Amino acid sequence: MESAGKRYAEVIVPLKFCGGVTYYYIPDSITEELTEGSWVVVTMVGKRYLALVRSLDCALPDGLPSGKVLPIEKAAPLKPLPKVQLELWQAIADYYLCSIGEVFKCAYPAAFFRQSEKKRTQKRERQVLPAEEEKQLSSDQQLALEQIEQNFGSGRRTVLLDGVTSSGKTEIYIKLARKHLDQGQSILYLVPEIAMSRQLEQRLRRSLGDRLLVFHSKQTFPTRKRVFDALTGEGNYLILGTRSALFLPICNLGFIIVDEEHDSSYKQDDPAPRYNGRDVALMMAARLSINTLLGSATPSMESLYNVSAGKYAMVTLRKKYFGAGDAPVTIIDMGKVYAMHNARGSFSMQLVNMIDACLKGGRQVMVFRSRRSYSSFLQCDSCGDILRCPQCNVSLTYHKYNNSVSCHYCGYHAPFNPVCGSCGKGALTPRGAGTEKLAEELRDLFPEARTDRFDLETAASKTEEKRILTDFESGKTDILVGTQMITKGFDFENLALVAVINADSILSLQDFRADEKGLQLLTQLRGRVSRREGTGQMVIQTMQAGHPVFQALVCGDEARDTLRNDILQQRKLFGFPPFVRLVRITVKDASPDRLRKTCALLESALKRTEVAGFTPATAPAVDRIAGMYIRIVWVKLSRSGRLQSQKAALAQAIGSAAESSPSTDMTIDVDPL
DNA sequence: AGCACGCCGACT
DNA sequence: GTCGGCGTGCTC
Repeated sequence: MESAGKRYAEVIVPLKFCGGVTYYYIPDSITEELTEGSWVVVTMVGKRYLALVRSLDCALPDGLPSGKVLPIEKAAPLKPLPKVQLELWQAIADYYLCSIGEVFKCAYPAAFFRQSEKKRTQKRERQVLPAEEEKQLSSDQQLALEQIEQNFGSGRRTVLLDGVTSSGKTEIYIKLARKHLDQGQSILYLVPEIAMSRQLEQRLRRSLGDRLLVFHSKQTFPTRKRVFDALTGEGNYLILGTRSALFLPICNLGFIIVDEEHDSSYKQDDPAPRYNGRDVALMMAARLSINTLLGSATPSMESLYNVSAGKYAMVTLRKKYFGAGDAPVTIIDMGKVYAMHNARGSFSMQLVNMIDACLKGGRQVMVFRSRRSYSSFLQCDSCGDILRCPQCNVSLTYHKYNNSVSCHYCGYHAPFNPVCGSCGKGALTPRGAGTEKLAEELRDLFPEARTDRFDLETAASKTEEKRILTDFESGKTDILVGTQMITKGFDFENLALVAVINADSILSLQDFRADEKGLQLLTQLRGRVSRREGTGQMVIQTMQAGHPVFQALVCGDEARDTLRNDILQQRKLFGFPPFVRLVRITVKDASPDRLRKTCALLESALKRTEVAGFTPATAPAVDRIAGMYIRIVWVKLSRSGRLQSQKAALAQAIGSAAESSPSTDMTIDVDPL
């Protein structure tokens, strides 16, 4: 009887059901309180969810009888989400081929709003750390700042700041941010991983005091909620955060900084939305017609392409702030070294001597290896069999410190049994030195030096992680061996030498981006050395001494620019990003038979769509993880075509294949890294 | 995504 | 004869 007069609301819930979009009717009692973007409490199968009103007074979709529609329980006492956020979420869902419900869940996980158990004891007054005099910019920095502002002033909305490590990009960011703050606007300052750069936080705190808000996914939910609350009040802030900060309800955003724009941590791998924080920042900026500054010492090919295509302006900062040049790089040809028996274990004598000289001079050394553990595989000395993970198609690694074997993919681990399980005769021998082995070798080579190790294993606990870093910072440790974790954002003044062991493994990735990533990694590593003293150096041990990536490091800016161009030309020639758009479809199933069938189904569905091309389902390098068999289908979308219609067609094809094989797991990754 | 319902194998 | 495995179906 009353259904004729009912008003319905389209509501976004953090569920996969119906793509997260459902319908409720609006009880008369709260009809005044609701607008688009209002937070509401709704019930779904007896469970209550905090949800968002996307639109009011909408018609119910076909197939949803009004009798099934429940009421919105109540309006939640939160300020409505800015309209631009809802639009951005939809744009993310469209671009990354996921549902808006998934975006919502990612932006505001259920725990975000859960009331914390204990009331916080009296809000601690933050000590405001007197506002520090801002540093005087060097003439190079001043020039870069002027160029950036000139570009923004002339309507160029995105500027790529290509500035070498420790050239002082941060001061430029602060100057620009300060200007917007003074105009009453907020600034979003994105970094790939905040946990790594407490130094940056301290610096910004000194200069901005309580106008700085920090937001990242390693904070507790109550802490994040306080940032959320601050933003719904009056006032404007600089928000320093990781990609998830893009979803905050910032109402007067005036400028976005994306630092280390090339960094792969901007990309969310799993779960959906598999978005790139840098690219979403640009989507956001476009929507708000505000400027974005992308900063990096090693810009991504995508950004360099956008510069050459005239979409971005580029400003370069080639001089280091303290005047030091880039640390010189020495390439050691390990082929020759081994031929001349001129090595001690994993280290060439040349490197041993260099390390020795450093230590004698009271300086510190960092040794990089892209693989943790003691040995990357165990091989039988009788039958040659390699010990494999029972659940994955990978070899097991050996860890000497606890005499165990483990799988780095599924987490399987077991005590080490040195007898070969295959022939029962031979002994399993550790092969392929990882960080643990390197640390052991270094302790033997330099018994009087203190050697420590920094990787996922040793830094498992937060306290251990901190201890290792403080010890190295304070000089308690002389040599630090580590994985990728040592490449980021640390500033060790006494570090004089960075050595890369088995650099080949960095470039042998099965990835068309291997050279780009390798150059980035090595450049970042080089930036760790002696930022002030100007006496540091880098050593690369490799079997491919002539490789263009290593040569580019040795030969300086011009060689590096040539390499960048060469990489771009190759990408163009072979049809890789940034010249085409890639979509990766990952298909997983516990049954290889069912997997094959689903892949065939997917391929025939793709054949019927208008995408530029796709590869047949192929096995990735590791084609079985945790008992699940894996296949990959690569789809190429042409840049010229109407991207959105190509994607819609693609989504439909994938959706139909997924629907007819519900027990197969299928994930879509747009612009994978 | 959850959660309930429901139909076949290993235990008391 | 019961407990529990997870396949299938439903939620506005």
